[in-house]
Amino acid sequence: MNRYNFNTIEAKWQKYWEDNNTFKSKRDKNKKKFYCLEMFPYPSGKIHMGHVRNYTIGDVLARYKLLKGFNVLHPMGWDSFGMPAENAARLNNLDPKKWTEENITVMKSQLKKLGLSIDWDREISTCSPEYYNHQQKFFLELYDKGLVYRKENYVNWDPIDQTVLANEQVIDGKGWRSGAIVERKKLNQWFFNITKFSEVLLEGLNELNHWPNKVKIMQKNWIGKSFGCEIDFQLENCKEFKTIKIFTTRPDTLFGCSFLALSIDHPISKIFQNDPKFIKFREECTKMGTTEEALAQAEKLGFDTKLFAQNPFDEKIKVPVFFANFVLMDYGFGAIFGSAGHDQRDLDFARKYNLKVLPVVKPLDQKGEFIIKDKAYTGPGKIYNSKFLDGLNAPEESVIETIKILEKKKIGKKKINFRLKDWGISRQRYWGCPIPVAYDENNNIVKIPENLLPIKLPENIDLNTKGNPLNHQHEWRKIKIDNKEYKLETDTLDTFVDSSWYFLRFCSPHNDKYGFDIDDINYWMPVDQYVGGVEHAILHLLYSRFFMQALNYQNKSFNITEPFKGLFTQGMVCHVTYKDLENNWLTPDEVNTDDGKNFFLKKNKNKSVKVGPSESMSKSKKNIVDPEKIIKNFGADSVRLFILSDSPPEKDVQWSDEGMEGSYKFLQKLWTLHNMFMEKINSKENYEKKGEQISKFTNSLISKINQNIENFRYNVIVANFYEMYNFLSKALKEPVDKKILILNYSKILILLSPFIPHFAAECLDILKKHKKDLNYKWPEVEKKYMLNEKVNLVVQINGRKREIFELKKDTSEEEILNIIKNNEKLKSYINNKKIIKKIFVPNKIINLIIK
RNA sequence: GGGCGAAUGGCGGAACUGGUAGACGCGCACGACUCAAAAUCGUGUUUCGCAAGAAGUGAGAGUUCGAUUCUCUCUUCGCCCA
Repeated sequence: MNRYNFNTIEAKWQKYWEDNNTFKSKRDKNKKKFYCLEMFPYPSGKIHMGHVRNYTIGDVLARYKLLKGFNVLHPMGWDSFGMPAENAARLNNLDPKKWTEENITVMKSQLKKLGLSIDWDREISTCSPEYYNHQQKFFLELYDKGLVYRKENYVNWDPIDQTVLANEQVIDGKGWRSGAIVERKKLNQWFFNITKFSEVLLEGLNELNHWPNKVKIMQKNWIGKSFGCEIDFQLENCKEFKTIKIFTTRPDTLFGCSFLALSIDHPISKIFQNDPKFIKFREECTKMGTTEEALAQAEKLGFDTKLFAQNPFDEKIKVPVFFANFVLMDYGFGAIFGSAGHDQRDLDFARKYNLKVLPVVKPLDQKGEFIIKDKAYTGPGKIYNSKFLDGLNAPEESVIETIKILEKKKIGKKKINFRLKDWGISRQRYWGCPIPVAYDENNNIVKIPENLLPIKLPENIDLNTKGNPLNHQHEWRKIKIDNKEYKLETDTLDTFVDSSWYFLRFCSPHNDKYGFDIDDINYWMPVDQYVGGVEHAILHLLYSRFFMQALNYQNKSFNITEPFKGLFTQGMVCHVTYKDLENNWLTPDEVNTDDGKNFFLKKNKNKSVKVGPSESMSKSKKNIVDPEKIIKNFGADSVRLFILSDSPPEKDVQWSDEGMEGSYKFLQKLWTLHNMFMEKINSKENYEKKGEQISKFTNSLISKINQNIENFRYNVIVANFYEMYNFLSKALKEPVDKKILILNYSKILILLSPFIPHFAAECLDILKKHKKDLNYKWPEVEKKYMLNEKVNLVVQINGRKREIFELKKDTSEEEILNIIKNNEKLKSYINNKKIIKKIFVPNKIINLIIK
């Protein structure tokens, strides 16, 4: 028996698909579209198993939709700006552009070997001027709409990389790449006004019915809408400032106010700018970074201003005013009041500085005196110790009532606050999209006129300079606008900007006038199914949603606001980790075992190896398996099958060599099965009308796969395929009608083709010789084969399964009771006992309760 | 600390709206083929028990004729936020 030669067959079909433009997509108003998109890769060098999983999941869906008759858009591109290129180039004295382009070439050929149904004519790369040209235009468009601005702002500064870090790039107060302790620095930065859309972005989540709930909750928390109010506190002993405006979500605890806490950047800090103690305090705060996490973990520190403020509800009550390290200038007004009894952080602070703690919310079940020790009470209760607020139900009623009173007394106002901050898009880096503005000698901003766009990055420059290499490109920075000389901006755009609209570009990748064509967008958008890692749950997905809002803003021809209708977040690919006795990480290739229990070095059997837990594949832990090698050894179809088979796609999957080999063997078995089919089909004998059970099986298989494929239950579908093999390898030993055989086999091959496309294409091609009118559409379930005339009926006695009968469908209760009465085994259970209750579910179960 | 989610054999995992728990795969065991091994094929594989049978889906309770599925409490783990 010949073996399945994946090498020649996979190459053959990949060439066929390419030569025939099989996956080229064209706008066609008469066809229903399906836009299937996977998160595009960063061209870091080679593809990894995570890519294989991501793109296989998407490809199954894209191929399935194609077979269902949809006009499928399934593009691929490169998120090709970013730090790694700059770092690699700096290290090896290369040009980032060249490094990136070489990686793209390698990775593209690797992706092609996976047999993905991608329309490569739509390939884009964000680092090409053809792409970022339009991004610069968008930037200016948003600038004109007032959605871009420049301001001085505190940033997370990485002193080693000499760059600004986003909050999520700061891990434990250190730069995610350099590991340097992050500093707080004031810099002029460009911002997108994402907060203008806080409410819209929050509301929009409600429409996203095909997004994982988890992701929606994450975005909701990130936007962080809080309902509260602003309150003015009168200052007592201060000449320069009369009042302090604070934001609070718990105005109802105002009588329990222990102190006011201000951000070190609060305007009042000017009074203390020459106070050495304050300067020292500010330095300490500056060191700890600006992340919320850093703030929460740091010890609560305060600086006593010796100023006092009056409680707005009772001016006789005076509270001290502190600067505190846990208050941020960009939250509310950079000032809060400390409600020590009912907020843990405030309580900790009050205890530390010996401030008065007055509880004002009493738990409902509390009898007698309520004492706060070292735990703040944040639960519901009744307001007390609060004069005219006493008796209100906290927090719902009391918050609303208090705001009403504050508004009436004109000392406060209802206010909604968002946690979301404007998106800082400036990066002090070379390898990014240049920001298309320039400055005159007085630092006034001018936009670059359209005829001078794109502002291209200079090439072949020295990257081994401190800070942003573009700062040293004096010639490049000179630009003449209307015969006047200006200096170009040297900040480049955050790479998240690149990925915030690439899904639009895929719709019109060759439009050189604008980033997209409106008719293309109206046809293809939104993305019907987006597939990617959950690590982009917040930023990339939120920024993309913002970008749609921003482009839509003041625009009447463009009505799609949510870019991704469906979202699927796949799990990671994991592998156990290995270490030698000196704690050096080892790659799986370096390790061997005889019994699966004891591991040792391949090179030296006497050196044993420690096996660690299974973790997400990463270069640093060396627990990686190279897809290229695996494809070479087992073929693309086998890898695709394995990566889908072992776990539900949304969960992490454990890489296992045995599993991989299992999938490879299964493909060989399917080939054997194929040969069995062909032998039968080619044989001279025929058995008219025999083999109806095959039709029944095929139809139930179609039905099962239909139920599973739209919910990404691909691992179950692979199991269904194994069942199919087990069934058919037996069924084919019986006499069958060739017509039935050919028809069913062709359907089965179509079912297989989204998963193992090369194999299925080859087999279909062979089968086609016997059936000229072979239907290449996804098969329909034929109801007549789904009508089961027999069912398994479970007999329970006192709720325990005792017997299963195979019965005609719709057998009546009486008939079944008769059968039970005559069944020896069941009789012995019922003997001498009374049936006090019967539960009968037709075609499923009968349960007899006896006593 | 808050939010979300998960827990099923030796392992990965199935089980539609509450109705046969453990599909399917891996691993393992035994057998066939072979001088032998690999490959392949066959049989078995939740636990206890020779068997009949009993127990059994992280722990404990509840609802129900019946709970992996619904409710409550707890434990452990994961992710996100703090």
